[in-house]
Amino acid sequence: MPNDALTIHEAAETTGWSARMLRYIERAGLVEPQRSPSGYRLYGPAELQRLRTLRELLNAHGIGLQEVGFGLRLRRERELSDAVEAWFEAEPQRPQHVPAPDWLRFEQEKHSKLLAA
Amino acid sequence: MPNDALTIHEAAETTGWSARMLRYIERAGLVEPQRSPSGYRLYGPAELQRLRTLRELLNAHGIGLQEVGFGLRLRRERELSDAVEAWFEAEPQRPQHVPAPDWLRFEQEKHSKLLAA
DNA sequence: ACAACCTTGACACACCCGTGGTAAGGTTGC
DNA sequence: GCAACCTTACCACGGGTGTGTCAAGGTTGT
Repeated sequence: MPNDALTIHEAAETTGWSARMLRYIERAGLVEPQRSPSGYRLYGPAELQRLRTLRELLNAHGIGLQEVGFGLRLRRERELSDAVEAWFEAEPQRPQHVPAPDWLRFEQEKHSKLLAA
Repeated sequence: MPNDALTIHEAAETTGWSARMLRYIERAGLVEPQRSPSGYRLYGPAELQRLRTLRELLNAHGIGLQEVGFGLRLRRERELSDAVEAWFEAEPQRPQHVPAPDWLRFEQEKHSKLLAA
């Protein structure tokens, strides 16, 4: 068993995630640890750091794993990012006053509720 | 009442969305029609085209309104897109074989279920 | 003034997300 | 060989998403 790699429960303890969530995060393609010959997950220093910064990323901007997963798709599927970009590019660009960005709260309030718990 | 602008039910009929969904899409900040002096939504040609291409965007890539809404946040909140980008940039870049992108199906299958209905 | 629109707000419902748990079975260390 | 890990695969459950519908009230055209 390699020395500088932690098992899932050890990694869970030092990162603050639960073992359950580490498997979920892996399934979402966000942090994929290597495996031992028998299939055990092995979290190295790089993965541990990534898990900690992931937690900060979510908290700092009120987003969820799903959003980061979508960011991953955007960066790996050129066709998708082009299509999304093209749709926004065609935005009516109405130079309206835009008094207060109300839709911002709409996108964020769901996660702020989660954080409150 | 302006001539080249449709009311919400007319817009719904020509775009295939329901009136309910047009309000929902507006709340998400994706297509925001102008308003008549009395508060009625007025959908011009630009908004109608945007609604149609939005439908295509969702169907073509198996994404939802939430994902497009996140794309909107990414393009409007520089701090957010920088943070997400930075997180991905630190990716372990393990030049592993990567046989088949299995996580791709994970992100898409939820929406493909929706499409099947 | 009345019918036929529009508005916001609320209730409802199925399904997905984030999370925990548990069961059945393979690995590892002593 | 047994305790203590690990694996995948399920069930559960509160809250969010995407959608419909309904109520109460304002606008508009005739």
